[in-house]
Amino acid sequence: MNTVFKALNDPTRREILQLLQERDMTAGEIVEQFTISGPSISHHLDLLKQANLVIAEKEGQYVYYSLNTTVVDEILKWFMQFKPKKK
Amino acid sequence: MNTVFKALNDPTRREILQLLQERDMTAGEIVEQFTISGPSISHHLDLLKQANLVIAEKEGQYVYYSLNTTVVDEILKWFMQFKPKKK
DNA sequence: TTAATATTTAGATATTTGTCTAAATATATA
DNA sequence: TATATATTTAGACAAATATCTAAATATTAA
Repeated sequence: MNTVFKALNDPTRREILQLLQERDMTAGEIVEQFTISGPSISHHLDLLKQANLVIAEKEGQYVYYSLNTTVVDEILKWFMQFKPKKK
Repeated sequence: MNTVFKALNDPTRREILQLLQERDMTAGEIVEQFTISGPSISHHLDLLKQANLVIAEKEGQYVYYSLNTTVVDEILKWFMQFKPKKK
């Protein structure tokens, strides 16, 4: 959970997740969506990868990033503990 | 969402939320559950308050903290956007 | 093989964050 | 009123973080 919350605690990284929710993208395509440098985005992608929120797959000289939706369920489960008990 | 994720990005603060899920507690009672100093806990409580995750109510010389569960729904909704679309 | 393109790694730097102690504030009690 | 208790505020400091530029690595194309 620690790496997940760390990864989510940045607006750029949350935007990246939202982009990938639409479609898979290469690192370069993601960089184009922002004004910050390539290396910075690369670092953000690394943190998202560490948190298992995204998956990276190399295809030739490109690296395709996609959302790893299975982790979302874990997060949802974590938050459900705070939903007030029924009745 | 920014303040929420900031607040959640710390193990102590997440533990505080879990404690408050059990029952409301005074600042002092919360401090007792940890080895870190009172002022540090007070700071954590402030961040949780800023994120609307907890509510503080003064009663005499004590301050009672309780979970604000309404925000949980907002967070859950935010995460639902990443659930893969049906079909 | 050489040059171009895509991406990551390394290292530097300014900002943010978590923690502490000391002091301030507020309330209750003797 | 003076003292004790509960909590927060202020200020300092070390560690973590987001960003940058320059360099390294990998792949494709000429």
